Amino acid sequence: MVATIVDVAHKAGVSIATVSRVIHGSTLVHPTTRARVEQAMAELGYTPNVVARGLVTRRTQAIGLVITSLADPFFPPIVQAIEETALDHGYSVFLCTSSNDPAREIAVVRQLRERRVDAIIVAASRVGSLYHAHLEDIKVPLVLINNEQSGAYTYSVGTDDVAGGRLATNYLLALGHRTIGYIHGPLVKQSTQDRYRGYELTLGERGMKPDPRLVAAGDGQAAGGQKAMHELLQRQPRPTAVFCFNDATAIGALRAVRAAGLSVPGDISIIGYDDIAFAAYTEPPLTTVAQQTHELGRRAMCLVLDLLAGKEVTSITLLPQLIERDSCARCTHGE
Amino acid sequence: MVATIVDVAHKAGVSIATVSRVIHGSTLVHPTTRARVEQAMAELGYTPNVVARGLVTRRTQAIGLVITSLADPFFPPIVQAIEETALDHGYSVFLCTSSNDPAREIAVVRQLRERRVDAIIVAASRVGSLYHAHLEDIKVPLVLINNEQSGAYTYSVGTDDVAGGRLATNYLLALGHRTIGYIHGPLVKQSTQDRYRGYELTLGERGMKPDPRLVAAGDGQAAGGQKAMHELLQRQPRPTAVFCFNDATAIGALRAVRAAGLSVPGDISIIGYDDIAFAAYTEPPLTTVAQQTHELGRRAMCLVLDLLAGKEVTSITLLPQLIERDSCARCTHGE
DNA sequence: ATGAAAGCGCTAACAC
DNA sequence: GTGTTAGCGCTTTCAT
Repeated sequence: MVATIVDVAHKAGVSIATVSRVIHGSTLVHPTTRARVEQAMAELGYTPNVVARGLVTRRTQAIGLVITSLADPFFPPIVQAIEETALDHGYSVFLCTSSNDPAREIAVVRQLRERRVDAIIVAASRVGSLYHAHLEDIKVPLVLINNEQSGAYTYSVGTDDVAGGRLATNYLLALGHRTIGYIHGPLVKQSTQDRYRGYELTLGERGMKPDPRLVAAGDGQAAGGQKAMHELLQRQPRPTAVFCFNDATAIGALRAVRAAGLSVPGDISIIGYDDIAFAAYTEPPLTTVAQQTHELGRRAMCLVLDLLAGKEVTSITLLPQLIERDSCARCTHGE
Repeated sequence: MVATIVDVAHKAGVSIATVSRVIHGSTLVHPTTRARVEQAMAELGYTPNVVARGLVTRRTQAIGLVITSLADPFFPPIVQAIEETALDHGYSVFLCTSSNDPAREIAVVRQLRERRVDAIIVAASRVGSLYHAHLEDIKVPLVLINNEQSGAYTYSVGTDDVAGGRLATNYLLALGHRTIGYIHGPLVKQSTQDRYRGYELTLGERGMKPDPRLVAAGDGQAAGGQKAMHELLQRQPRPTAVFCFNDATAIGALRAVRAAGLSVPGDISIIGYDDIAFAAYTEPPLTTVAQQTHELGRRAMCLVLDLLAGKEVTSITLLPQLIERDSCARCTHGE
């Protein structure tokens, strides 16, 4: 049997209230008594039961973190950052994956409600609103990552994807490219629309506009990127550079270009988005628009902490950054 | 304020015991009463408080999962599988990352103790024993993944790495290679020793033995693999094939070969280990020894479930499997 | 500086 | 079938 506060109190010859006080470092306890209690705790190998504590304080010191899937390389750094920050502040995190499966999403929400988590962070862009609706009555703070839903109890931290789209497009433009394609991610995602919007806006500033023949549909994964690039390669005009929704898409695109016997960046430049861990190891290493993933997670958790501390907080937007590697080169085709 | 069992009882005009019975689907409650209670729960938006429940049942229905880091692509699939299996059985998982930092490891153990998790799964190969020692007095089942520590309260599930080493070596041998190198992972890991052992044993069966000049030290990451391969390339004899501790190492090796102006698999064959998600997308796609990562996680969680159900269980060893892609070819150098 | 006592929301005997 | 009641381990007034 695990030792309880009563055991400690008994052994130290004090009341449980006193033990509780030393646990919390209260100053109004005699040094001698404190020492006695601490020794008793040590001898008993006592560890406070935070479950019991949570029952009375109505704070579980735990948060729920729901993501779509850890298989998407974009999430691990975020999860890691959240966990680190949480641990540093005495919070634990329940990890939940929804797999974009409605049944699981429901199960996850129920689970988190039952556990009375102090807050929830959702990094599964599809439906932050679902969580919001299901959690409204329980009034737990909800922080969304890369999914701007607004409303009471909802805050978010995300990347400025329009700026990201601009960054990529401007870079390609500066390299002399004028026939620039875009491969979309899942169209339901706000992020692919925003990145496209940045591309469109930047082109517009040069008096150009997206050519539908240069835009293809991907799925946010390598397979979709490969297929989309394959299509783009047979279109007229053929793009000299392609901006991909994300790195996975770019990796697929890289493969399609190779399959066509063409080279990157010799024949065609490719730029990705996210800067996942593997981006530095593709062939050629992928030039990409980096999201500050670790920071995204850290800030989300900090937001939660502030919210829980009753502070005023506002949603946060982080700026993406261009990472130059070797998949883009100056355009050599005459204009 | 969130509704409690008392509110429901009050609203339905029954005692809390009856409400508790319908929550648990007890049969000895009148259909009419049940309906009334269920309606009250629905109207109140009532959700049982599992924290309170855990206090009395002494089962939190939560487990702790500790891994070194999510940055290592080997872990995500395992974590995902554990989470899925846990959710399916009504368990929640606290994710903890240790980052191989002793201070954090201590913090993690303390946190898990305080939370009174029902069991702990450790997938951070370095020191399962640490957890064991720190958790001994609390008597919580400990399941290790890919780390064979034995002793009371300790069970494990892992991959037969000696078999994996054999698989890789036999494959290379069958391709006609006779000058086969090995790039180690962190030497403190049992897994790199085991994989090497499989390599050694298989060579031995052909009357051969590892040539120290063909063995280099890596660090389990791309950087180390690149450096190691770079060294190997200038050794005499130069290997015609190299077995790498893991895929990350192989990816680095791939890069070193390219940097030397050589080709894979034309000049040198490379085989990895793990079959991480990215292995299919390297250039060329990586031939590798796959670990059943998802299964590793699922089985670990099942072991926990069985343990908690009081069943007899034994440790589990899974067999690796060869995944042929394009980084290995028949040896063309005369013997 | 310390103790007594009232819960937190729930389960599980035990009565009826 | 349903209700009463005694805790689970802890925090937190309120006394002293």
